[in-house]
Amino acid sequence: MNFADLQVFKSVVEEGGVIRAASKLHRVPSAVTTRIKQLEASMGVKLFHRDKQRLHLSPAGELLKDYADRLIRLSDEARDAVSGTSPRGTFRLGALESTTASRLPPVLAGFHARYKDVRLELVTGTNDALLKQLVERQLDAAFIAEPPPAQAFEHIAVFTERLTLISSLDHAPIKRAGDIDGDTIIAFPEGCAYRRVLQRWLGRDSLATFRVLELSSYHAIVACVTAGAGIALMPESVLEVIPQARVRRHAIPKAQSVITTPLVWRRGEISPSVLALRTLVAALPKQQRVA
Amino acid sequence: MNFADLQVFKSVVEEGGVIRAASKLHRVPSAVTTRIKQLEASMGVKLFHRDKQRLHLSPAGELLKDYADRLIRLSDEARDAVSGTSPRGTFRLGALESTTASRLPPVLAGFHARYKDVRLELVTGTNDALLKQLVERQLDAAFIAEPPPAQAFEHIAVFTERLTLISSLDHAPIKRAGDIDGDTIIAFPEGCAYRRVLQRWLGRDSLATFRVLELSSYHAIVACVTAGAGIALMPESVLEVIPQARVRRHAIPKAQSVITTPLVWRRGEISPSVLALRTLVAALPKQQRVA
DNA sequence: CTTAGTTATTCTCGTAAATAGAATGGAGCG
DNA sequence: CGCTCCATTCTATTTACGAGAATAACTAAG
Repeated sequence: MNFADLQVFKSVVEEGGVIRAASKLHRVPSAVTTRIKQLEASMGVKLFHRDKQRLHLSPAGELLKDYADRLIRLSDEARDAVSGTSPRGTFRLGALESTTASRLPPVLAGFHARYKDVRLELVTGTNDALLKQLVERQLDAAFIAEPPPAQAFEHIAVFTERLTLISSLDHAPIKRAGDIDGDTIIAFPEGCAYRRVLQRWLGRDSLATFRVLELSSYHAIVACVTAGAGIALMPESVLEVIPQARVRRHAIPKAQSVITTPLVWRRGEISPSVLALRTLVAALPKQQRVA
Repeated sequence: MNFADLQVFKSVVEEGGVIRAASKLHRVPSAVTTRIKQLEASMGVKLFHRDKQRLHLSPAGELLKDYADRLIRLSDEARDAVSGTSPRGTFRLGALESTTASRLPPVLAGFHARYKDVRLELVTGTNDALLKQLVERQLDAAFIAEPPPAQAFEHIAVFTERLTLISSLDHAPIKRAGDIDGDTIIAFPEGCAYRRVLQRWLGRDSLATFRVLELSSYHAIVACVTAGAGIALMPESVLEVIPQARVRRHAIPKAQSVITTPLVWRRGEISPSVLALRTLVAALPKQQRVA
């Protein structure tokens, strides 16, 4: 059984004869007969009764007619779905915890409203973890913290973040790296790009000489900083969505503090969903893109 | 797009590679590659991303995988349905008014209970009308009143009817054809086999010299006979299902009065439904088959 | 009754499509 | 570096398909 045979069979039934079906299909009658005979042989059932040089649908033929219609309709639908460029299916998107908390909600709401045939799966993780999942094809795209290696990825800059150092309200002003001597560093686990920014500002290869408290939630970090447990570096946009944060902010130089959040995907594998998201975020007004 | 291509595609996805798919399908890897490439070309979309000599499903491929599964499942279902011999679909059955009234109800109930996938359409009509519809394939089978022409039909005897002449209760006994002189004949319209039986008993080619009242319902005929409007010939089994009938019965010779009702179908075109019905009625207990 | 016009089918033949088999070129591993 | 595994390309052979002519069976009109 194949679609060509079913199409021929369907035409014979609908046109009511081999010759009419043949002319409709731009075939010669003998070709149509051969196709029907082969279909009958492959099914092991006579699809038509031959009587006085006329064809009449047999009960088995009537049954097959229904299935032929359904199969042809479904295959057309498959064609449309697959060759169509409008987003559908599952879209696996990765994002940093910070981006998820501050920037993403309105973007995802807009995407979801516009592309109802897409099932959106959002995965949060650190910069490095997301990149790893991207290469392993567990993600279609991700919002991360640094421009990725150009040979394997493509990206567009989307958000601009301003990182700021925060401490408890009663902490002394912090101007230089030396001012935080003795403080505990509160940060995301290894793999977080913001943590590397902090290392660079401190002029260190690692945070080994500091006491470090690793937390996986900005709410937890802010709560600990407020309580005087230590200091942390985070995007100001995140602080804005935690209104209960009662912390003191300490500016660090723009060279380190200004970060762009790119949307990243595997080179040459941009899917309709990613394309749609890219278009959508590129059209975002400035106040939704920079702090 | 055809089923072979979809099957190959499905195997590549499920087996996770061209070589494994090829060995499963008893094909050579190059054949599989060619098939996939052609499928991609016909769809106008890349189904896989090629990366480091490995294949990974693209979003379009994931979509097609779903459709391929559904299409293959549906085609298997079609195969089962069509090549299967258990009754399904529509079963168009014809029967005489008399058979429908007296014998058929329990038979049809049994058939319906047993073959739930069959939509039963019952058409009533005279012997000749049913035979005509059978020839024209508007019916799959029919219960009629006479054995049909053997070159075009097959049949089995199912019911045995005893025809009886009925009149009003105050009518004089009827022994011979001569006794009904002056009475109106009440009968079904032309085409009814019972009417021809009456003609034979009367020894006539037609009923032209009698006054004839043509009715299309046994209830109407019985009512008119009861009222003394005339006499009629009908199966005793029909009288039994009209308990309110207050008529006098007059026996006629068995040679004319005993009628067998065959189930008839077109020669060589017995469908699963007809086969099932034939088996069912052949197994009927005697009291449901003879008066 | 014959003839012209249907119908589906069978047959042969050339072409198009699919497969097999060998060869090629990366990529990963010890 | 050699070995293995992978997908792919190329070419020859086999297979499948459709065209076209011829046939057989039937219908309707002259």
